[in-house]
Amino acid sequence: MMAKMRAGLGERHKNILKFLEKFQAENGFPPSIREIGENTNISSTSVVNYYLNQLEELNYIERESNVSRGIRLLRTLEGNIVGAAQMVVDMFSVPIIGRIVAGEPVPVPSSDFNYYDQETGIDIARSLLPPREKSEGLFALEVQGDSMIDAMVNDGDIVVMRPITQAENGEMVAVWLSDRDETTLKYFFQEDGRIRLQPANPHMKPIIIDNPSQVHVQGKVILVIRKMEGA
Amino acid sequence: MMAKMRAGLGERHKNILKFLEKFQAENGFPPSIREIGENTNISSTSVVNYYLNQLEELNYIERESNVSRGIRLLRTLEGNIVGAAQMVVDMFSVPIIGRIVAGEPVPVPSSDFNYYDQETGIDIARSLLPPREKSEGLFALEVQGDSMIDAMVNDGDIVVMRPITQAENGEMVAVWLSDRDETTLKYFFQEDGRIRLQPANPHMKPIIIDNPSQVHVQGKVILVIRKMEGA
DNA sequence: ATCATACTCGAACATACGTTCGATGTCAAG
DNA sequence: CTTGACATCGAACGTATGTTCGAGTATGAT
Repeated sequence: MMAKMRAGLGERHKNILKFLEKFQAENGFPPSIREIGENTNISSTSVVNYYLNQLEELNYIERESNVSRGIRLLRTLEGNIVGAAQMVVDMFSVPIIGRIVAGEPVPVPSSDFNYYDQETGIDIARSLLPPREKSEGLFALEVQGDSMIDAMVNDGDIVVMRPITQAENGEMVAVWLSDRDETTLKYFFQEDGRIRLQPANPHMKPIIIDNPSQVHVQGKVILVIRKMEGA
Repeated sequence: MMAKMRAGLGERHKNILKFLEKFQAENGFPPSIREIGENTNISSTSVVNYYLNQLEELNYIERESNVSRGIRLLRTLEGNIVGAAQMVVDMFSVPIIGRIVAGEPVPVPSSDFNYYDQETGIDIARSLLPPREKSEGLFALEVQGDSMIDAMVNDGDIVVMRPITQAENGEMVAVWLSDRDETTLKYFFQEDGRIRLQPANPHMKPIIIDNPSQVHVQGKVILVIRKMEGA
């Protein structure tokens, strides 16, 4: 029979934990005690209960008394931490609708909602957004070329933005400068009739534009993500 | 029978959907019918059931018959699509264990794993990582100061890294240069006995170091995330 | 041998929870 | 005024599910 390894997790602990993960992932809700038993070769509900209590003691799960399927996963077997307020709604997908290049205007999502093209999207944890930010309406662009380096944005970076046409001071925005035929990412400041576009790189000088009508705000940058492709 | 094409969602549909989201996020499992009722001012369980069935018809949720809390969220109110199977495992939390500053060595996670300190973490969708990358063992640092601008990394940025001591060519790594007492983020290249550290900014010159023993690789950069705090 | 501890079982119990149904109220269409 | 689809309610019902308990089997320490 099995040794009594009081230290660490026994085979049954692991099996249960693994099943909890799997079931939750497949169904979106936790399994019942009996379902756990059936899938881990434990015949008695009380034994499952027994191990569940231990797992709670060991901080792998949390349980809600007298609540069906009231099990909350805290960590996976490998120790990955499942955010306290977790899953489902805390992640969403933002469509990558195009590229952002210095020489072209920023593509903006067409007015009516197209759910199309699920392939090209990027998953974001909501916790990455500022608290107030709605996830609705966001879109993402892939940066092409190194013309945005003064915005600390590199070729291949992904910028997540919200379409707006009116910026507030201090926001980083994508603007189209009609006199230069140029798209750029800058911090936006409006000061006594003029517009100051401040590069993210503090060593660079701002652009001052006297005629506000030449500045077309395309969107507000919410997030910049750079994936490193390990060689 | 045909499903009735309602123009949209009524107030109660929305309330229920919103509560489903909230409850699931807070508890890790779906609410019971009665709990839904209590929180959306619906006194009868049958009415809740009534709306739940409609929401299923409209493909907002899925239900499991005769299963307590057997509700699966398919889309949120905003239409965000919740991955059918996934969650839990498709998102994980990386602990932010410190700052990265030019003048100090990079803090590396202590040998034994400390799980605690749930407060300071950052949630990452696994899809953001390179396919092979394990999520285990990763840690994150917050960049302090603008000394990393030549790595296209700014004050406040968050870098997600994997602790390594041996880099491969082309990887972006955090290195401690013992001769300069300086931490820096660079692309790593080893070429005939020398080490070339290439800034991300293509306009900047590389650093060539003849004595490899002065280069202490601390970790490999996996991801850089910049949250824009909208003014 | 004796005892304590860890583990296992099955059964009984109480209730949390999904389901069903009859009754009532609205309101626009016929 | 009916009629019928929609919305709402409360109550009753059956069962899915968590909880408890008494008892049995190991294994190691005393």
